[in-house]
Amino acid sequence: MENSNFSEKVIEALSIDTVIFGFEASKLFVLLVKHGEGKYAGKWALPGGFIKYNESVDDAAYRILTDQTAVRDIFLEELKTFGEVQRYPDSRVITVAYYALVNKQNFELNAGASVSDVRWFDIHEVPHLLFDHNDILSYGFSHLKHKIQHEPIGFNLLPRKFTLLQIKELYEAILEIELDKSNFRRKLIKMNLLVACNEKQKDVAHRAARLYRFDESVYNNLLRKGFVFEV
Amino acid sequence: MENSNFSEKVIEALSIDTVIFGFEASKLFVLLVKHGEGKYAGKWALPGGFIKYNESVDDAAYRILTDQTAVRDIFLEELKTFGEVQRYPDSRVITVAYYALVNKQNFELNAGASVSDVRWFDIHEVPHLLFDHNDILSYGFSHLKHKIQHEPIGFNLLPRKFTLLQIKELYEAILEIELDKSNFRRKLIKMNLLVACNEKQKDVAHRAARLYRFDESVYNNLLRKGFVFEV
DNA sequence: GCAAAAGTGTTATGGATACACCCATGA
DNA sequence: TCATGGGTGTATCCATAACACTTTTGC
Repeated sequence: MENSNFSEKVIEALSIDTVIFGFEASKLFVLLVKHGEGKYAGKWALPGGFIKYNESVDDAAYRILTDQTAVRDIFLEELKTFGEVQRYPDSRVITVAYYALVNKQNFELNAGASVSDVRWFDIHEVPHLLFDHNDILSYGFSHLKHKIQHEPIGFNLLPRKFTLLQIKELYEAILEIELDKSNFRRKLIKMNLLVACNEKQKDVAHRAARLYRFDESVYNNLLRKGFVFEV
Repeated sequence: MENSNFSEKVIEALSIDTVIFGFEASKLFVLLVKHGEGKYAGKWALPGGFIKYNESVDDAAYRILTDQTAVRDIFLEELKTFGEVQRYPDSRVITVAYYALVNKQNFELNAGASVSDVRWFDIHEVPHLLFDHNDILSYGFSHLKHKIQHEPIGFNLLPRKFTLLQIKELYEAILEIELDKSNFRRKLIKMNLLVACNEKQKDVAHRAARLYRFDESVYNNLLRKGFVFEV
């Protein structure tokens, strides 16, 4: 029993929770799971679980998220570690929170391991969550507001090809402010960060907008020249 | 033995390491300890240790730092959690790294618990450290470079009263760039963040400069009005 | 008087802001 | 032809950067 099961043994005092943001129709969403087993069955929470001895903390975060929600192949980044003594009522558990930004439409959700439901919630309509998960989510939202202004991470929330107005609406939803259309356009265009696709919107009841995409290699080139993304 | 010792029991899979930055004579330093016991005796490392069951992770960071170095009453902030499987060779240990900025002259160092030496090292003359501590330090230095430009945390590295030139030299040391004297002066003055003391430098072989201090409440007032610190 | 740092002034440039306006398209 | 959003033009203002200059002090 010993060595053979070592790889499945988890570190009991340490868990992972993930804050996954999505965006659609000018609104920001967060991914939540409903516990399907144990004393917390029926309660909503952030996707999360325990770390195995033979996987890195980063790897555990991906595994847990995919197992519970079917969301996969995204970029997860550490948010913060939450270590208050009483944060988990049953025993001493410290949690490492991760966050990610995804394009909501790309994922087919599926309630997996010990989860009875998975759903996107409007960021302004989140129910009471288990443990300190509402605090973790708030922290993640603040972090996102800050980070989106200094790094071009917002594009992960959009389809691969998007219009300038979509980006503007994304920033307005996250920062909870209003932006000037023409000034915002110009600022983005002048960065030389976005690549114009030779394509326009289709089936819209107004003049079709040009589509752009974010290109990682263009960004890296700019970075090498000392470019600093600022909105 | 059981309940009575519960409070002293540590979480084995989780440790803490601290990156403490100091500043003096236009140079940036980091605080290191030499292990005094066990198989790593004689090796330099970041101050660090294990978390007890009845203390928060934040509290553990303060306790460990003070026990090992005598540095106390400072503001520690989480840096990042390092969770690679092989980062600690003897067993699986995930570490939560913290960092802080202090005024080097304010502290009398003292090698405490299981430590044979404590010393400030010039950031550019750091020896090979135990485990992944050089990586943690590098990460901390990058983080500091970034953060110091968006939040007024650099003042923690200076004496309570300081000159504008001292701040300039602090930024030059951390960012590893050169700044224009008069433009930097003007920028800081125009923020209305610094409080001018009615006092000047003494015993200097040149015109004595006016002394300023950073006032937390002034900063909070500015924040409420929408002020954003940017250097 | 000289060295060294304090502190002021000036000008060119370019980005930020506000807002008026025209364009293209489907209903 | 109207509503909707796409997209351009422009005048004002203000921050930045480069750099020349004057002031104060100890030696």
